[in-house]
Amino acid sequence: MTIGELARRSGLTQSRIRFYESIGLLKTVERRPNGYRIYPPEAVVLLDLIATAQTAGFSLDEIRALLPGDLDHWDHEALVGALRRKVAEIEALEARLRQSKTQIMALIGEIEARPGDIDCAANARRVLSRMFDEVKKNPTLAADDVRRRGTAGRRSARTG
Amino acid sequence: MTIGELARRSGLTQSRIRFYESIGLLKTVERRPNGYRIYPPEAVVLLDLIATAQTAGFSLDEIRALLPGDLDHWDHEALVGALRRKVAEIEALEARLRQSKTQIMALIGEIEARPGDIDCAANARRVLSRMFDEVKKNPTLAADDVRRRGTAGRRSARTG
DNA sequence: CTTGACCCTAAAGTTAGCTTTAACGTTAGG
DNA sequence: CCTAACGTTAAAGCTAACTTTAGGGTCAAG
Repeated sequence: MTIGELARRSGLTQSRIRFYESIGLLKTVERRPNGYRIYPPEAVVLLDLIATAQTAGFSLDEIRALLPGDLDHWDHEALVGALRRKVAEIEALEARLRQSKTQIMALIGEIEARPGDIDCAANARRVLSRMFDEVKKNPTLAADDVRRRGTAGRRSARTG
Repeated sequence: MTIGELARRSGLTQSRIRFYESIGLLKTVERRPNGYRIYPPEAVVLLDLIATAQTAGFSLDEIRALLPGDLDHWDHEALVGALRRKVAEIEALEARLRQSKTQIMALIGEIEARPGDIDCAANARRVLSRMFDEVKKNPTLAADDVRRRGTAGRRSARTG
């Protein structure tokens, strides 16, 4: 099948498929005499697999390291090891998110539990000082993870 | 104080402080006749605050939108609203991570629960097909979040 | 008067994972 | 023969949050 058809069937863009080939994630495919790429049906499975692995949190580098040349011959050891490490990573991230959440909620509490009068400046200082106290007890927070990600991933565009 | 001293006291690099000024996150500060920036002591608090907010998952754009011109005069409404939205974001991310984790663990189970004989190819196909079944029931996974983040953030370098 | 520690700016580089652009060849249909 | 829809490439652009580089001024000590 052509790259356009593969794109349609896999849900990935053509540019993305070519990009994967360019970084060596996909091996170079056969060409028709005119230069057009021709893909075997298994390519759909492979692309689905890659997309799925990404969804599970694997980088393209990690995926490349785990993908066997032949889809039927996996390195079970390496694969299961990588999966376990990924679970551990996710758990670490979960812990950090719990921390962040707890602290933000505590901060909301601080702000809302201000004295009845509107002593804004004093309240600000009080809240700030408590914030730093809390955070400095716990310098190993999430950060980069909560940020950046517009709720929808980049997995959306489809060229024709 | 000079930018070098501010850097030392806040734990941020000089380049980062200048960068924050360049994007309008910090307002332009006073200069000595020779062009050197001079910062008031409160600058340390402000930078700590920014770093803390980042740690909690706020982007620089979000922080800029929330920071009052005067540290003593916050827009409580906007601030609490943003904090609540951030908590919601974190919870959404937590849900997706739980999903990913569950699926990876299921996958590990699939791989390890293969028939006693070493029918590798058949097992591969079986595992792959189950994977796609699971994932396609649930197309709204994490992904971009688990990935990219080398366990330690970029918050580490210190220039002199 | 030189050395070293400090400061300045503008611009380019980094990372990941793509997309977009530009410029061009191919193919099927009317 | 023209047009629309496909395919090709290399290279540049995008995002966020910085860092690095290049080139140059300032300042205190010895």
